[in-house]
Amino acid sequence: MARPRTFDQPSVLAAAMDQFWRRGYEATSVRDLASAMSITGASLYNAFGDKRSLFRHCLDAYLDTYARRRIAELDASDDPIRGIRAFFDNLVEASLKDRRGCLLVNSAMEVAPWDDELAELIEASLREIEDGFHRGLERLSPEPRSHHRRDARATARQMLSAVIALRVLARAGGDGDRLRSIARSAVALAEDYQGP
Amino acid sequence: MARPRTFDQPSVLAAAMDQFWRRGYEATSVRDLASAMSITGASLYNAFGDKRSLFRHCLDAYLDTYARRRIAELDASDDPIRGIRAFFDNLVEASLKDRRGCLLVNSAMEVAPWDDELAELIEASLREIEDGFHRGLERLSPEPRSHHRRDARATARQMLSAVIALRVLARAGGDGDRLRSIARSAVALAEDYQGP
DNA sequence: CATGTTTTATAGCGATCGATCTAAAATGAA
DNA sequence: TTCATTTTAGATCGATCGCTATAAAACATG
Repeated sequence: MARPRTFDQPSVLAAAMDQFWRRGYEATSVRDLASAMSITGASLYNAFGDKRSLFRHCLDAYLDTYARRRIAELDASDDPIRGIRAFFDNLVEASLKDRRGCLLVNSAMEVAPWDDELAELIEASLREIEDGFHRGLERLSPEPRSHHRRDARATARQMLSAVIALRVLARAGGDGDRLRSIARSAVALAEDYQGP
Repeated sequence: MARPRTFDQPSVLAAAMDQFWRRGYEATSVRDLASAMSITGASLYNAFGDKRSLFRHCLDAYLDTYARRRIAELDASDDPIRGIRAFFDNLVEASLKDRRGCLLVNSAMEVAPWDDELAELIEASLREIEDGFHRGLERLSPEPRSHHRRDARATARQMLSAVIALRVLARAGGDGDRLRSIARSAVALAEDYQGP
């Protein structure tokens, strides 16, 4: 019917994601993107639309590849405490090895304030993370203990706070001590929630 | 001796700070800045140097005007718990009223990865906040209780995490419920540190 | 008032921005 | 093979980027 593409869509999308992830939206030019993707500007516009549309594709791919996969692993874990510990251990390890931070959090800062549609997607994704923690905590205490001060929603939000702070500090070059300390405290929140 | 300036340096600097604060470094053009400051581009370069230098002036002014002032209020508070509660109450109120977030946290995300000198300033400022919380916590327990699990440094870092997350979520448009919940948990950390 | 110095306003520098046009190259269907 | 369709490559669009050269305007000093 027509000439087929010579590039692999997922792999060039991964290259674009890496650029946005490292440099942010504004600081990444279409020429940077095309160069990193090893395609021409015309091919870029033909396959992905304009710059914002390409960014949207990248953010969607990021959420599927990274964020939702980690939440799914948390849900799949037999022991929620172990799952939460693995979540934060992996997060610290990844954050120290790779200083780009988290594309979702980066976008929450740079893109969300002036793009309502992406802001909704970002808010929903942050909510997915919070809810993932919440589900894990609920599995720890099937019976509500109303007399106690423990609050699954508030604890889940504290854990979301830890994730965000870890990602911000990692991108800003924070040292491993601080990152590990924050992660340890987040895990301790879940352990304390489970009970003494 | 020579022609004096027709503009007030602190007030035009505040106007520039507002631009960087709302839109970020890359998305703010020198023309945007000059327009917001109500001066010409030539005057801007003559008084503040290039764009990066102006940004540095803005960040310095921000730290003096906002960040350090809040830490000083914390130190000046007779009751550290009250001081910490006031700190977070003010932070939530300001974050809901003004969705720009925090110029320090914004810069930690956008600028620190590419500017080693500013990264050091940002890291030191985050450390000042953490240390401010740490001093408050230490005042709560002059005697070290080594047998207990309480850790002033780890708790201060949790509170710094809450500040960062509050600012990120506020900029991303998070709802007041979540922000207040995170602030309440941060204050509860200090109360729990003080003891039952 | 005349002089020296700095700030102002304007115009414009080369470079790069996001985006698009043209035309050649490459394919499947007829 | 011929044709219709799509993707390539390269050039280039007008707009804007950070920044600066130029010269008139505005002051303090002698």
